[in-house]
Amino acid sequence: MVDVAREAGVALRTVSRVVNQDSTVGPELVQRVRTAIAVLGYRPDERARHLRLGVTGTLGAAVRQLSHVNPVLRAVERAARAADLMVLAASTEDDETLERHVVESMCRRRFDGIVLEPIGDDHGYLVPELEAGLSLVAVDRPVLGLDVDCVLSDNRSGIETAYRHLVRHGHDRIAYIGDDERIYTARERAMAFRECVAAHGGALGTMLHTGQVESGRIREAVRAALAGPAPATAIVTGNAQLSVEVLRQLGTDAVDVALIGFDDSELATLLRPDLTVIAQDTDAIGSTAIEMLRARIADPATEVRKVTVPVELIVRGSGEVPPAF
Amino acid sequence: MVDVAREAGVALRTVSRVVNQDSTVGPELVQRVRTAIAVLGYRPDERARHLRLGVTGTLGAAVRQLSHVNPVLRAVERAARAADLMVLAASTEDDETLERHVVESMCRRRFDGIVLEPIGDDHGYLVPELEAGLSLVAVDRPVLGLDVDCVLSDNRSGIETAYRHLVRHGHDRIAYIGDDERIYTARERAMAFRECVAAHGGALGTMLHTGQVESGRIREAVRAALAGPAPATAIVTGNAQLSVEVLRQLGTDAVDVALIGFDDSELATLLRPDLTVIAQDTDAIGSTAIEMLRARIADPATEVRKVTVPVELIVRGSGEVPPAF
DNA sequence: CCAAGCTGAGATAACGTTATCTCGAAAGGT
DNA sequence: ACCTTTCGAGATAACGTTATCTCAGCTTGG
Repeated sequence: MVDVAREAGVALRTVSRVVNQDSTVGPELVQRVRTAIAVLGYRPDERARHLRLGVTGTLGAAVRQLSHVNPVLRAVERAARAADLMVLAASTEDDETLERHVVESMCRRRFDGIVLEPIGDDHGYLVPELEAGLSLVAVDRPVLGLDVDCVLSDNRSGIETAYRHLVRHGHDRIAYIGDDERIYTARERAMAFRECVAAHGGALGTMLHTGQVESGRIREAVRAALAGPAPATAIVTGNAQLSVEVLRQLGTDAVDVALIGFDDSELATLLRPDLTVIAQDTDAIGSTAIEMLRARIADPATEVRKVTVPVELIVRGSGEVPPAF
Repeated sequence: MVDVAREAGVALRTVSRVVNQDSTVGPELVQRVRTAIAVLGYRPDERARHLRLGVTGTLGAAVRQLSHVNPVLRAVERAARAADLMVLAASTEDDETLERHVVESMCRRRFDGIVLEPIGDDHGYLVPELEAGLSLVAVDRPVLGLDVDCVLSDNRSGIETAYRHLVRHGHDRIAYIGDDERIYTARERAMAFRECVAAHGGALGTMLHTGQVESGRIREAVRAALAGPAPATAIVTGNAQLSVEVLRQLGTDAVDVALIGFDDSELATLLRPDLTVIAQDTDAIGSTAIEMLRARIADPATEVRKVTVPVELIVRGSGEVPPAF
């Protein structure tokens, strides 16, 4: 910049004015500075700019896996772009250590705010950051033990809706195959399922299977649910990946068992019959997250909000299969 | 930092030394500084650090869609992490204007290097950045018209392999359904297919369909390929999304037509028969990209390299269906 | 004709780091 | 006892911006 000023024969400050389109610079000087910039190939340095300004115009997104389907992240990017904020994202790989590493990096880079899909139960490392003024919003899962803005799906009512839907279609023995209950959403959904069974006066028996998503385990779970004298006539799956795995295990039996999957996905309409799902409102989650983050950045004293976004049952056929006796 | 120095009763430089674990600080002072840091809640500011240091230890990744399956991006993150570099990613949404916006933002932020999935044919905006010392590596597609490092899959031999495989299984009338040929990879694959047909002395006729991925178009393409007096007995699809769409359109006929898809995907083994695919070596692409980027950052004068990574035929059943006459 | 206001542009001081240089004191060798 | 080395720690000057203050040169109104 100092070179540009010398080349154009103006003061440093004037170059800055031209770069920032300040109107108080005469047209002749603007031209001189412009050509000097072109001649010298000057590129402004945002690091210095952000340092001086205090803000970076950047939001961080720390998500499980960048390279996985994540409609919430897409909505977050869109909403941020509409607000003229840049989103820079990194993966946490569902690893607590890596999450901490990523979030702390973003803090040290003084991102204006962070959208986080939190992992695990211990987020103590966030306390000093929050005290130092970090604006943070958790999506999909809450930050346990800390009073932090968050946007969640209504997992429980999703499960209840699915359960009621199956009951209404005549099912009585409904199984649930879910993810590891150490994960918040998996825990919520499994608990909701237990309550549904209890409310209908049923016994769980072999009707609930949770744990890591792994082919062998899913195979056993499906087999257990469908075996015995009182086999399940319907299955609810805990997330999109599990729907796929369960379908894989069901094979050609898929048409005889009613199935409702948690999470909509592209392949829901690939199968016969098409998959009935509990769909999350990912656009609402993403845009709400950005809206809340912006509010907190604008005024760090804003009251903490915990928003629950409704889910929707999408009827496509697999959930309307009648019970086979 | 200056407050920490005052609190601890030491010089500014000494705080810096403690933060950077410089060994030339006495244990007593280290302790004093540590407690001062804790008391004041001091958080180091990477913006200033990077400004002073010159480098940022950060790579940018500008990809089509963060929130889509992208195994190359995952490999890029892994490889960068192994080299102690942080990757921050943003979506270009397959939009040239947005790509430019994203890349220029990363340049102004002085990222040490950028991994780019380039869009379109005009990357003139990159010229001044490259002259100013930007380290860039293109993945999946080349930067047309510019001499820039890139890592590509061997699209042509992938198509050739698929074609030969089908011929070897007795197929004679093989159709290709591909993506919009304005996209580099789609163009390469379609051209390779045309050459395969020519080399086998066949006529294209209704055997090649390219264009945007859209259900109606795919339906027409599938119908056209399978209609007439000499219908196709085998189909090659141009990418994973097209494999899904084509399968959706084939419906229950899927078992009668041989099918080889470009790109492996999770659902390849969900179907009956499992999908035979041309798989890209995404791990190799990602780690090679990082390796090349690191080499260029270390020495900007490194000769430009264009690497082509082999693809692999994975036989699963759908590509071995014999022709139906 | 002069004080007051406006306008365009320069000088200077931050923003929060780290590299370089300097210096005093302690330690070691002849 | 004196010179040299080593070591710990401070002062100062960058890195590349922008905000604030200043000032010269015009208008403009009474």
